[in-house]
Amino acid sequence: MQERTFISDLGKHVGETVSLSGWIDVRRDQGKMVFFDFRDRSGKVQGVVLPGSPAIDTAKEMRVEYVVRVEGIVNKRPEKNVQAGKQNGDIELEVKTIEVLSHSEVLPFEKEAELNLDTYLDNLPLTLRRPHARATFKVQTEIVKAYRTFLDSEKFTEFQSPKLIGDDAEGGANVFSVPYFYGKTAHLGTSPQFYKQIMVGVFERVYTIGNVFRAEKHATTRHLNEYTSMDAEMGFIKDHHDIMVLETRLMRHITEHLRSTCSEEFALVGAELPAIPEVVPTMKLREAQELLFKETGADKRTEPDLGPEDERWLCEWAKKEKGSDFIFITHYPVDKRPMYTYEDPNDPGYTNSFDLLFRGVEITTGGQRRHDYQNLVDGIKMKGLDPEKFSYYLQAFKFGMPPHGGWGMGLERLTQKMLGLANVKEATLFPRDINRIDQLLSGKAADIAEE
RNA sequence: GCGGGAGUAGCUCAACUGGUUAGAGCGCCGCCCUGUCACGGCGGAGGUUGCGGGUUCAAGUCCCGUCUCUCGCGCCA
Repeated sequence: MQERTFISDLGKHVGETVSLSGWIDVRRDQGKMVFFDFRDRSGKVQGVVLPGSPAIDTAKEMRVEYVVRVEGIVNKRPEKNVQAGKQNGDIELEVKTIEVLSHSEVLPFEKEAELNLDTYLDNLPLTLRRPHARATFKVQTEIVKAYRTFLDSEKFTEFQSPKLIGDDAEGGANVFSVPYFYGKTAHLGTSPQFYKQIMVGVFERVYTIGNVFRAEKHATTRHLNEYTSMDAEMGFIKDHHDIMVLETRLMRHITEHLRSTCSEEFALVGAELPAIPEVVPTMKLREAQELLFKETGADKRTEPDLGPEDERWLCEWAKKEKGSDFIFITHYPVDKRPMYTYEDPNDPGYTNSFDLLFRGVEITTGGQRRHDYQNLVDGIKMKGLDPEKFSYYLQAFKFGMPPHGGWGMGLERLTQKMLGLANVKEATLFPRDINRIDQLLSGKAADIAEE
Protein backbone atom coordinates (compact mmCIF):
# COMPACT_ATOMS: atom_id res chain seq x y z
CA MET A 1 0.00 0.00 0.00
CA GLN A 2 1.17 3.47 -0.91
CA GLU A 3 2.24 5.73 1.93
CA ARG A 4 -0.09 8.61 2.69
CA THR A 5 0.66 11.87 0.92
CA PHE A 6 -0.84 15.08 2.28
CA ILE A 7 -2.83 17.22 -0.07
CA SER A 8 -0.65 20.26 0.49
CA ASP A 9 2.36 18.26 -0.76
CA LEU A 10 0.81 16.98 -3.98
CA GLY A 11 2.49 19.68 -6.07
CA LYS A 12 5.81 17.96 -5.42
CA HIS A 13 4.57 14.68 -6.86
CA VAL A 14 3.44 15.59 -10.37
CA GLY A 15 3.54 12.52 -12.59
CA GLU A 16 3.69 10.14 -9.64
CA THR A 17 1.15 7.73 -8.24
CA VAL A 18 0.19 8.75 -4.72
CA SER A 19 -2.29 7.79 -2.02
CA LEU A 20 -4.24 10.36 -0.08
CA SER A 21 -6.64 9.98 2.81
CA GLY A 22 -9.38 12.37 3.76
CA TRP A 23 -12.97 13.43 3.24
CA ILE A 24 -15.04 14.05 0.15
CA ASP A 25 -15.68 17.77 0.34
CA VAL A 26 -17.63 18.26 -2.90
CA ARG A 27 -18.88 15.87 -5.57
CA ARG A 28 -19.57 16.95 -9.14
CA ASP A 29 -21.04 14.04 -11.07
CA GLN A 30 -20.80 14.61 -14.83
CA GLY A 31 -22.32 11.32 -15.87
CA LYS A 32 -19.52 9.49 -17.58
CA MET A 33 -16.92 11.16 -15.36
CA VAL A 34 -16.99 12.39 -11.78
CA PHE A 35 -15.10 15.24 -10.14
CA PHE A 36 -14.40 15.48 -6.42
CA ASP A 37 -12.83 17.93 -4.06
CA PHE A 38 -10.90 15.91 -1.49
CA ARG A 39 -10.06 17.45 1.86
CA ASP A 40 -7.55 16.53 4.55
CA ARG A 41 -6.02 18.56 7.35
CA SER A 42 -3.59 20.19 4.95
CA GLY A 43 -6.06 21.41 2.32
CA LYS A 44 -8.09 20.52 -0.73
CA VAL A 45 -7.48 19.13 -4.19
CA GLN A 46 -9.66 18.22 -7.15
CA GLY A 47 -9.85 14.58 -8.13
CA VAL A 48 -11.17 13.39 -11.45
CA VAL A 49 -12.47 9.91 -12.16
CA LEU A 50 -12.28 9.38 -15.93
CA PRO A 51 -14.71 7.17 -17.87
CA GLY A 52 -12.33 4.25 -18.14
CA SER A 53 -11.13 4.38 -14.55
CA PRO A 54 -11.60 1.22 -12.47
CA ALA A 55 -12.96 3.54 -9.76
CA ILE A 56 -15.84 4.89 -11.84
CA ASP A 57 -18.55 2.65 -10.36
CA THR A 58 -17.44 3.40 -6.80
CA ALA A 59 -17.23 7.09 -7.65
CA LYS A 60 -20.92 7.19 -8.55
CA GLU A 61 -21.74 5.95 -5.04
CA MET A 62 -19.61 8.48 -3.19
CA ARG A 63 -21.27 11.23 -1.16
CA VAL A 64 -20.15 14.30 0.73
CA GLU A 65 -18.21 13.62 3.98
CA TYR A 66 -17.41 10.02 3.13
CA VAL A 67 -13.95 9.18 4.46
CA VAL A 68 -11.83 7.66 1.73
CA ARG A 69 -8.39 6.49 0.80
CA VAL A 70 -7.69 7.35 -2.81
CA GLU A 71 -4.91 6.30 -5.14
CA GLY A 72 -4.20 8.12 -8.34
CA ILE A 73 -1.76 10.01 -10.50
CA VAL A 74 -0.96 13.66 -9.88
CA ASN A 75 -1.38 15.50 -13.17
CA LYS A 76 -0.70 19.05 -14.26
CA ARG A 77 -3.98 20.59 -15.39
CA PRO A 78 -4.45 21.62 -19.00
CA GLU A 79 -3.92 25.37 -19.36
CA LYS A 80 -7.62 26.16 -19.78
CA ASN A 81 -8.57 24.31 -16.58
CA VAL A 82 -6.10 26.01 -14.26
CA GLN A 83 -7.84 27.70 -11.32
CA ALA A 84 -5.65 30.66 -10.46
CA GLY A 85 -5.26 31.58 -6.81
CA LYS A 86 -6.73 28.33 -5.53
CA GLN A 87 -4.77 25.74 -3.58
CA ASN A 88 -3.66 23.03 -6.03
CA GLY A 89 -5.42 24.98 -8.77
CA ASP A 90 -2.78 23.88 -11.27
CA ILE A 91 -2.93 20.14 -10.56
CA GLU A 92 -5.50 17.42 -10.04
CA LEU A 93 -5.55 13.80 -9.01
CA GLU A 94 -6.50 11.27 -11.67
CA VAL A 95 -8.23 8.73 -9.47
CA LYS A 96 -7.52 5.03 -9.97
CA THR A 97 -8.99 3.50 -6.82
CA ILE A 98 -11.27 4.66 -4.04
CA GLU A 99 -11.46 2.78 -0.76
CA VAL A 100 -14.29 3.84 1.53
CA LEU A 101 -13.09 4.03 5.13
CA SER A 102 -16.30 5.45 6.51
CA HIS A 103 -19.75 6.40 5.23
CA SER A 104 -21.61 9.59 6.04
CA GLU A 105 -25.24 10.38 6.39
CA VAL A 106 -26.64 13.41 4.61
CA LEU A 107 -25.69 16.61 6.43
CA PRO A 108 -28.60 18.20 8.31
CA PHE A 109 -27.59 21.69 7.19
CA GLU A 110 -26.17 23.54 4.24
CA LYS A 111 -22.46 23.19 4.11
CA GLU A 112 -21.44 26.68 3.10
CA ALA A 113 -24.49 28.77 4.00
CA GLU A 114 -25.04 30.97 7.01
CA LEU A 115 -26.62 29.06 9.86
CA ASN A 116 -28.70 30.24 12.76
CA LEU A 117 -26.72 30.05 15.98
CA ASP A 118 -29.13 27.47 17.34
CA THR A 119 -28.64 25.16 14.37
CA TYR A 120 -24.88 25.67 14.51
CA LEU A 121 -24.70 24.81 18.20
CA ASP A 122 -27.00 21.79 17.99
CA ASN A 123 -24.76 20.28 15.32
CA LEU A 124 -21.30 21.10 16.64
CA PRO A 125 -19.69 17.75 15.85
CA LEU A 126 -20.41 18.58 12.21
CA THR A 127 -20.50 22.37 12.10
CA LEU A 128 -17.04 22.59 13.68
CA ARG A 129 -15.74 21.04 10.45
CA ARG A 130 -16.78 24.11 8.51
CA PRO A 131 -13.95 26.36 7.34
CA HIS A 132 -15.18 29.31 9.40
CA ALA A 133 -15.15 27.32 12.62
CA ARG A 134 -11.80 25.74 11.84
CA ALA A 135 -10.33 29.18 11.23
CA THR A 136 -11.76 30.46 14.50
CA PHE A 137 -10.22 27.75 16.60
CA LYS A 138 -6.92 27.84 14.77
CA VAL A 139 -6.73 31.52 15.75
CA GLN A 140 -7.67 30.66 19.32
CA THR A 141 -4.91 28.08 19.49
CA GLU A 142 -2.40 30.62 18.25
CA ILE A 143 -3.56 33.19 20.80
CA VAL A 144 -2.89 30.72 23.60
CA LYS A 145 0.45 29.80 22.08
CA ALA A 146 1.49 33.44 21.84
CA TYR A 147 0.31 34.09 25.40
CA ARG A 148 2.53 31.30 26.66
CA THR A 149 5.53 32.20 24.52
CA PHE A 150 5.47 35.79 25.66
CA LEU A 151 5.07 35.14 29.38
CA ASP A 152 7.64 32.35 29.28
CA SER A 153 10.11 34.78 27.76
CA GLU A 154 9.30 37.19 30.61
CA LYS A 155 10.30 34.49 33.10
CA PHE A 156 6.80 33.62 34.25
CA THR A 157 6.17 30.10 35.52
CA GLU A 158 3.03 28.31 34.36
CA PHE A 159 1.04 26.39 36.95
CA GLN A 160 -2.22 24.45 37.15
CA SER A 161 -4.88 25.67 39.54
CA PRO A 162 -7.51 23.40 41.09
CA LYS A 163 -11.03 23.55 39.76
CA LEU A 164 -12.68 21.91 42.78
CA ILE A 165 -12.78 24.50 45.52
CA GLY A 166 -13.50 23.85 49.17
CA ASP A 167 -15.58 26.88 49.98
CA ASP A 168 -16.84 29.93 48.27
CA ALA A 169 -15.11 32.30 50.65
CA GLU A 170 -16.03 35.45 48.78
CA GLY A 171 -19.68 34.70 49.32
CA GLY A 172 -20.80 35.05 45.73
CA ALA A 173 -24.04 33.30 44.92
CA ASN A 174 -22.97 32.48 41.42
CA VAL A 175 -21.06 29.27 42.01
CA PHE A 176 -21.84 25.72 40.98
CA SER A 177 -21.90 23.23 43.82
CA VAL A 178 -20.91 19.59 43.62
CA PRO A 179 -21.34 16.94 46.30
CA TYR A 180 -18.05 16.02 47.88
CA PHE A 181 -17.00 13.26 50.29
CA TYR A 182 -18.44 12.84 53.80
CA GLY A 183 -21.37 15.12 53.17
CA LYS A 184 -19.29 18.13 52.25
CA THR A 185 -20.05 20.41 49.36
CA ALA A 186 -17.37 21.55 46.96
CA HIS A 187 -17.64 24.29 44.35
CA LEU A 188 -16.37 24.80 40.85
CA GLY A 189 -13.79 27.56 40.84
CA THR A 190 -14.90 30.93 39.51
CA SER A 191 -11.31 32.20 39.32
CA PRO A 192 -7.76 31.08 40.14
CA GLN A 193 -7.27 34.41 41.92
CA PHE A 194 -6.23 33.17 45.37
CA TYR A 195 -4.00 30.44 44.01
CA LYS A 196 -2.11 32.68 41.67
CA GLN A 197 -1.48 35.17 44.46
CA ILE A 198 -0.19 32.38 46.67
CA MET A 199 2.03 31.30 43.79
CA VAL A 200 3.61 34.77 43.60
CA GLY A 201 5.14 33.87 46.95
CA VAL A 202 6.62 30.81 45.28
CA PHE A 203 7.79 31.89 41.83
CA GLU A 204 7.35 35.70 41.78
CA ARG A 205 5.82 35.57 38.31
CA VAL A 206 3.17 33.03 37.40
CA TYR A 207 0.41 32.39 34.93
CA THR A 208 -2.29 29.81 34.46
CA ILE A 209 -4.71 29.06 31.65
CA GLY A 210 -7.74 27.11 32.69
CA ASN A 211 -11.48 26.83 32.80
CA VAL A 212 -13.56 28.70 35.33
CA PHE A 213 -17.26 28.39 36.06
CA ARG A 214 -19.95 30.99 36.61
CA ALA A 215 -23.46 29.96 37.64
CA GLU A 216 -25.08 33.10 36.25
CA LYS A 217 -28.22 32.80 34.18
CA HIS A 218 -27.04 35.41 31.73
CA ALA A 219 -28.18 35.52 28.15
CA THR A 220 -25.87 37.81 26.24
CA THR A 221 -23.44 37.55 23.34
CA ARG A 222 -20.46 37.83 25.69
CA HIS A 223 -21.16 35.47 28.62
CA LEU A 224 -20.55 31.78 29.15
CA ASN A 225 -21.10 29.53 32.14
CA GLU A 226 -17.73 27.92 31.56
CA TYR A 227 -14.90 29.86 30.00
CA THR A 228 -11.15 29.87 29.75
CA SER A 229 -9.41 32.36 31.97
CA MET A 230 -5.89 33.40 31.08
CA ASP A 231 -4.51 34.65 34.38
CA ALA A 232 -1.17 36.14 35.27
CA GLU A 233 0.26 37.55 38.47
CA MET A 234 3.64 39.16 39.15
CA GLY A 235 5.57 40.33 42.18
CA PHE A 236 7.73 43.38 42.83
CA ILE A 237 5.66 45.92 40.98
CA LYS A 238 5.47 49.62 41.76
CA ASP A 239 1.78 49.87 41.01
CA HIS A 240 -0.83 48.74 38.49
CA HIS A 241 0.88 50.62 35.66
CA ASP A 242 3.64 47.99 35.58
CA ILE A 243 0.97 45.43 34.84
CA MET A 244 -0.70 47.51 32.17
CA VAL A 245 2.64 48.06 30.45
CA LEU A 246 3.32 44.33 30.43
CA GLU A 247 -0.17 43.52 29.20
CA THR A 248 0.19 46.04 26.40
CA ARG A 249 3.40 44.33 25.29
CA LEU A 250 1.63 40.99 25.53
CA MET A 251 -1.25 42.12 23.33
CA ARG A 252 1.19 43.54 20.80
CA HIS A 253 3.03 40.23 20.78
CA ILE A 254 -0.18 38.27 20.27
CA THR A 255 -1.16 40.59 17.42
CA GLU A 256 2.19 40.13 15.67
CA HIS A 257 2.06 36.39 16.19
CA LEU A 258 -1.39 36.24 14.59
CA ARG A 259 -0.17 38.39 11.72
CA SER A 260 2.51 35.83 10.92
CA THR A 261 0.50 32.66 11.53
CA CYS A 262 -3.16 33.36 10.84
CA SER A 263 -3.50 35.83 7.98
CA GLU A 264 -5.42 33.28 5.90
CA GLU A 265 -7.84 32.68 8.76
CA PHE A 266 -8.41 36.39 9.28
CA ALA A 267 -9.07 36.80 5.57
CA LEU A 268 -11.48 33.89 5.52
CA VAL A 269 -13.46 35.20 8.47
CA GLY A 270 -13.26 38.75 7.13
CA ALA A 271 -11.61 40.15 10.24
CA GLU A 272 -8.86 42.67 10.74
CA LEU A 273 -5.93 42.44 13.13
CA PRO A 274 -6.27 44.86 16.01
CA ALA A 275 -4.72 48.30 16.02
CA ILE A 276 -2.60 48.60 19.14
CA PRO A 277 -0.20 51.51 19.68
CA GLU A 278 2.85 51.25 21.92
CA VAL A 279 0.96 53.18 24.54
CA VAL A 280 -2.69 52.23 24.88
CA PRO A 281 -5.07 55.10 25.74
CA THR A 282 -5.66 55.13 29.49
CA MET A 283 -8.04 57.10 31.67
CA LYS A 284 -9.57 56.96 35.08
CA LEU A 285 -13.18 55.87 35.32
CA ARG A 286 -14.18 59.38 36.36
CA GLU A 287 -12.33 60.86 33.36
CA ALA A 288 -14.09 58.43 31.07
CA GLN A 289 -17.44 59.43 32.52
CA GLU A 290 -16.61 63.12 32.10
CA LEU A 291 -15.65 62.51 28.49
CA LEU A 292 -18.84 60.59 27.92
CA PHE A 293 -20.85 63.43 29.44
CA LYS A 294 -19.06 66.11 27.46
CA GLU A 295 -19.31 64.30 24.13
CA THR A 296 -22.70 62.60 24.35
CA GLY A 297 -24.57 64.36 27.12
CA ALA A 298 -25.14 61.06 28.89
CA ASP A 299 -24.49 61.74 32.57
CA LYS A 300 -23.10 58.59 34.18
CA ARG A 301 -20.80 60.50 36.53
CA THR A 302 -22.31 59.10 39.71
CA GLU A 303 -22.22 55.48 38.48
CA PRO A 304 -19.62 53.19 40.07
CA ASP A 305 -18.98 51.37 36.79
CA LEU A 306 -19.42 51.58 33.04
CA GLY A 307 -22.38 50.03 31.27
CA PRO A 308 -21.92 48.01 28.08
CA GLU A 309 -23.15 50.90 26.01
CA ASP A 310 -20.54 53.21 27.59
CA GLU A 311 -17.82 50.67 26.94
CA ARG A 312 -18.76 50.45 23.30
CA TRP A 313 -18.72 54.22 23.00
CA LEU A 314 -15.32 54.54 24.69
CA CYS A 315 -13.85 51.93 22.37
CA GLU A 316 -15.14 53.79 19.34
CA TRP A 317 -13.68 56.97 20.74
CA ALA A 318 -10.27 55.33 21.30
CA LYS A 319 -10.30 53.98 17.77
CA LYS A 320 -11.26 57.27 16.17
CA GLU A 321 -9.18 59.63 18.31
CA LYS A 322 -6.20 57.47 19.24
CA GLY A 323 -6.09 54.79 16.56
CA SER A 324 -6.39 52.04 19.16
CA ASP A 325 -8.73 49.07 19.41
CA PHE A 326 -7.84 48.94 23.11
CA ILE A 327 -8.41 51.30 26.02
CA PHE A 328 -7.55 50.98 29.73
CA ILE A 329 -9.99 52.30 32.30
CA THR A 330 -8.49 52.61 35.79
CA HIS A 331 -9.48 53.60 39.34
CA TYR A 332 -12.73 51.87 40.00
CA PRO A 333 -14.20 52.67 43.42
CA VAL A 334 -13.09 50.57 46.38
CA ASP A 335 -16.59 49.29 47.06
CA LYS A 336 -16.94 48.12 43.46
CA ARG A 337 -13.85 45.92 43.56
CA PRO A 338 -12.98 42.74 45.47
CA MET A 339 -11.47 42.85 48.96
CA TYR A 340 -7.93 42.14 47.74
CA THR A 341 -7.80 45.22 45.50
CA TYR A 342 -5.20 47.83 46.44
CA GLU A 343 -6.50 51.28 47.28
CA ASP A 344 -4.61 54.14 45.63
CA PRO A 345 -2.93 56.07 48.47
CA ASN A 346 -2.99 59.20 46.29
CA ASP A 347 -6.64 58.84 45.39
CA PRO A 348 -8.50 57.52 48.44
CA GLY A 349 -11.70 55.66 47.75
CA TYR A 350 -10.37 54.49 44.40
CA THR A 351 -8.29 51.49 43.51
CA ASN A 352 -5.16 50.68 41.54
CA SER A 353 -7.27 48.54 39.27
CA PHE A 354 -8.08 48.52 35.60
CA ASP A 355 -10.24 47.03 32.91
CA LEU A 356 -8.92 46.55 29.42
CA LEU A 357 -11.62 47.17 26.85
CA PHE A 358 -11.20 45.75 23.35
CA ARG A 359 -13.57 46.50 20.48
CA GLY A 360 -16.42 47.33 22.77
CA VAL A 361 -16.11 44.73 25.51
CA GLU A 362 -14.07 44.06 28.67
CA ILE A 363 -11.52 41.39 27.99
CA THR A 364 -9.46 41.90 31.13
CA THR A 365 -9.80 42.96 34.72
CA GLY A 366 -6.61 43.50 36.65
CA GLY A 367 -4.81 45.56 39.17
CA GLN A 368 -2.53 45.82 42.13
CA ARG A 369 -3.38 43.64 45.16
CA ARG A 370 -3.12 44.22 48.88
CA HIS A 371 0.12 42.48 49.82
CA ASP A 372 0.39 43.53 53.46
CA TYR A 373 -1.25 41.01 55.77
CA GLN A 374 -3.03 43.49 58.01
CA ASN A 375 -4.08 45.62 55.06
CA LEU A 376 -5.62 42.57 53.40
CA VAL A 377 -7.43 41.55 56.60
CA ASP A 378 -8.83 45.09 56.76
CA GLY A 379 -10.00 44.78 53.19
CA ILE A 380 -11.77 41.53 53.99
CA LYS A 381 -13.49 43.05 57.00
CA MET A 382 -14.46 46.15 55.04
CA LYS A 383 -16.43 43.89 52.70
CA GLY A 384 -18.23 42.40 55.66
CA LEU A 385 -16.46 39.07 55.21
CA ASP A 386 -14.91 36.86 57.85
CA PRO A 387 -11.07 36.70 57.75
CA GLU A 388 -11.26 33.31 59.48
CA LYS A 389 -12.68 31.84 56.30
CA PHE A 390 -9.65 33.07 54.38
CA SER A 391 -7.05 31.67 56.75
CA TYR A 392 -5.64 29.30 54.14
CA TYR A 393 -5.16 32.10 51.63
CA LEU A 394 -3.94 34.52 54.31
CA GLN A 395 -1.06 32.25 55.28
CA ALA A 396 0.76 33.39 52.16
CA PHE A 397 0.55 36.97 53.37
CA LYS A 398 1.66 36.33 56.94
CA PHE A 399 5.04 35.24 55.70
CA GLY A 400 6.29 37.92 53.36
CA MET A 401 4.40 38.67 50.17
CA PRO A 402 5.93 41.13 47.70
CA PRO A 403 3.90 43.96 46.23
CA HIS A 404 2.14 42.35 43.33
CA GLY A 405 -0.69 42.40 40.87
CA GLY A 406 -1.99 40.74 37.74
CA TRP A 407 -4.90 40.22 35.41
CA GLY A 408 -7.50 37.77 34.22
CA MET A 409 -8.32 37.66 30.54
CA GLY A 410 -11.23 35.90 28.87
CA LEU A 411 -9.89 33.79 26.02
CA GLU A 412 -13.22 33.33 24.27
CA ARG A 413 -14.07 37.02 24.44
CA LEU A 414 -10.66 37.90 23.07
CA THR A 415 -11.12 35.41 20.23
CA GLN A 416 -14.64 36.66 19.56
CA LYS A 417 -13.55 40.27 19.29
CA MET A 418 -10.39 39.46 17.33
CA LEU A 419 -12.51 37.83 14.64
CA GLY A 420 -15.59 40.01 14.90
CA LEU A 421 -17.85 37.08 15.81
CA ALA A 422 -21.39 38.02 16.79
CA ASN A 423 -21.59 35.68 19.77
CA VAL A 424 -18.91 34.43 22.18
CA LYS A 425 -20.36 30.93 21.79
CA GLU A 426 -18.91 30.90 18.29
CA ALA A 427 -15.51 31.29 19.92
CA THR A 428 -16.11 28.31 22.22
CA LEU A 429 -15.80 24.75 20.96
CA PHE A 430 -18.47 23.29 23.23
CA PRO A 431 -20.16 26.20 24.97
CA ARG A 432 -22.16 25.81 28.14
CA ASP A 433 -25.10 28.12 28.58
CA ILE A 434 -28.37 28.02 30.50
CA ASN A 435 -29.70 25.24 28.31
CA ARG A 436 -26.72 23.69 26.62
CA ILE A 437 -24.63 21.57 28.94
CA ASP A 438 -23.80 18.57 26.82
CA GLN A 439 -24.71 17.26 23.44
CA LEU A 440 -23.91 13.70 24.43
CA LEU A 441 -27.40 13.38 25.82
CA SER A 442 -30.43 14.67 24.03
CA GLY A 443 -29.00 18.10 23.50
CA LYS A 444 -30.79 20.53 25.76
CA ALA A 445 -30.57 20.54 29.52
CA ALA A 446 -34.30 21.14 29.69
CA ASP A 447 -34.88 17.82 27.94
CA ILE A 448 -32.62 15.96 30.31
CA ALA A 449 -33.80 16.96 33.74
CA GLU A 450 -36.16 19.28 35.42
CA GLU A 451 -34.60 21.61 37.92
C1' G B 1 -34.59 37.60 37.06
C1' C B 2 -36.57 41.73 33.74
C1' G B 3 -37.55 43.72 28.69
C1' G B 4 -37.60 43.35 23.09
C1' G B 5 -37.69 40.06 18.58
C1' A B 6 -38.58 35.33 16.48
C1' G B 7 -40.55 30.09 15.74
C1' U B 8 -43.43 28.03 8.31
C1' A B 9 -39.91 21.67 4.28
C1' G B 10 -33.44 18.78 6.35
C1' C B 11 -31.04 24.19 6.00
C1' U B 12 -31.85 29.60 4.90
C1' C B 13 -36.08 32.26 4.10
C1' A B 14 -41.05 34.17 1.50
C1' A B 15 -46.45 34.29 1.92
C1' C B 16 -49.47 42.76 1.29
C1' U B 17 -54.26 44.97 5.45
C1' G B 18 -57.21 37.21 7.66
C1' G B 19 -59.29 34.73 1.72
C1' U B 20 -58.40 28.86 -3.39
C1' U B 21 -54.42 23.15 -3.03
C1' A B 22 -48.66 27.31 2.14
C1' G B 23 -44.01 28.80 -1.96
C1' A B 24 -38.53 29.72 -3.38
C1' G B 25 -33.24 28.67 -3.22
C1' C B 26 -30.03 25.04 -1.47
C1' G B 27 -30.00 19.91 0.05
C1' C B 28 -32.17 14.90 -0.99
C1' C B 29 -34.04 10.92 -4.75
C1' G B 30 -34.47 9.47 -10.21
C1' C B 31 -33.00 10.27 -15.36
C1' C B 32 -29.53 12.92 -18.84
C1' C B 33 -24.56 15.10 -19.37
C1' U B 34 -16.45 13.59 -21.33
C1' G B 35 -13.70 19.15 -18.23
C1' U B 36 -16.62 20.44 -14.03
C1' C B 37 -14.75 23.33 -9.89
C1' A B 38 -21.05 26.39 -5.35
C1' C B 39 -21.14 22.11 -12.57
C1' G B 40 -25.50 22.13 -15.56
C1' G B 41 -30.56 20.27 -17.61
C1' C B 42 -35.35 17.68 -16.82
C1' G B 43 -38.54 15.36 -13.28
C1' G B 44 -39.91 13.98 -8.17
C1' A B 45 -40.48 13.28 -2.89
C1' G B 46 -40.71 16.15 1.43
C1' G B 47 -45.15 20.55 5.82
C1' U B 48 -50.20 18.75 11.97
C1' U B 49 -46.97 26.65 9.90
C1' G B 50 -43.49 24.93 17.99
C1' C B 51 -47.68 23.21 21.23
C1' G B 52 -52.80 24.05 23.47
C1' G B 53 -57.13 26.92 23.45
C1' G B 54 -60.17 31.02 21.44
C1' U B 55 -62.43 34.75 17.76
C1' U B 56 -64.27 34.18 12.59
C1' C B 57 -68.05 31.94 7.01
C1' A B 58 -62.55 31.53 6.73
C1' A B 59 -56.33 31.73 10.79
C1' G B 60 -49.33 30.72 8.96
C1' U B 61 -51.62 35.75 9.63
C1' C B 62 -55.83 38.23 15.05
C1' C B 63 -56.40 37.16 20.75
C1' C B 64 -54.96 34.23 25.34
C1' G B 65 -51.78 30.61 27.47
C1' U B 66 -47.39 27.69 27.13
C1' C B 67 -42.55 25.94 25.37
C1' U B 68 -38.12 26.99 22.74
C1' C B 69 -34.55 30.06 20.41
C1' U B 70 -32.39 34.80 19.97
C1' C B 71 -31.04 39.94 21.31
C1' G B 72 -30.62 43.70 25.22
C1' C B 73 -30.18 44.76 30.64
C1' G B 74 -28.38 43.21 35.55
C1' C B 75 -23.51 40.54 36.76
C1' C B 76 -18.96 39.88 34.77
C1' A B 77 -14.10 37.90 31.62
